[in-house]
Amino acid sequence: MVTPPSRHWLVKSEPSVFSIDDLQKAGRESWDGVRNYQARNFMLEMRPGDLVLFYHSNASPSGVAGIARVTREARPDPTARDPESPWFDPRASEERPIWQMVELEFVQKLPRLLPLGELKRTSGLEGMEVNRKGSRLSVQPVTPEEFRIVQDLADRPAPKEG
DNA sequence: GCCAACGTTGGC
DNA sequence: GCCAACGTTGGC
Repeated sequence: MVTPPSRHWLVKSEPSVFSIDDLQKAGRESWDGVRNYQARNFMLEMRPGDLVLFYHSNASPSGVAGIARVTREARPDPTARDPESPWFDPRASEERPIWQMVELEFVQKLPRLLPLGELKRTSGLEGMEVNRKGSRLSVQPVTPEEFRIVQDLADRPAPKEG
């Protein structure tokens, strides 16, 4: 399948580990520790300037919390070759680093967190990977239209239950 | 904390 | 190459 170059993405992070507030404080952050081939391959497609939805997973509620921007393209993830790192991978070498990381910078915290349940109920977002049951992909492409819809949603008050 | 869904590993 | 077992992710 041929996919057109994407310039919009979604990354997941557990806020108890690293939240949008942490990214704001840090300003920029190396997105290391990704240990999934599909996620790595998407990071290889990332380019500086690409916009990223910052998703809080394993949270209450989980959902899109903010926006980030890619500031550096993929390069070898040094934590893969650091025996002290929780993400150490003994198979990684200088010639064959296996794992990659990008760098992200804080852009904004959304006016309100957009819960997963609301994303699922929003027309136009049916195709989003994060909406699929059992989806575990931590780096995923998002279409420009989906990105825009999510941004617009955050500017509106939360819909009433029902 | 539970557990379904998933990706990876390894025996065969 | 198949697939069961395992460890992990992530919604709830």
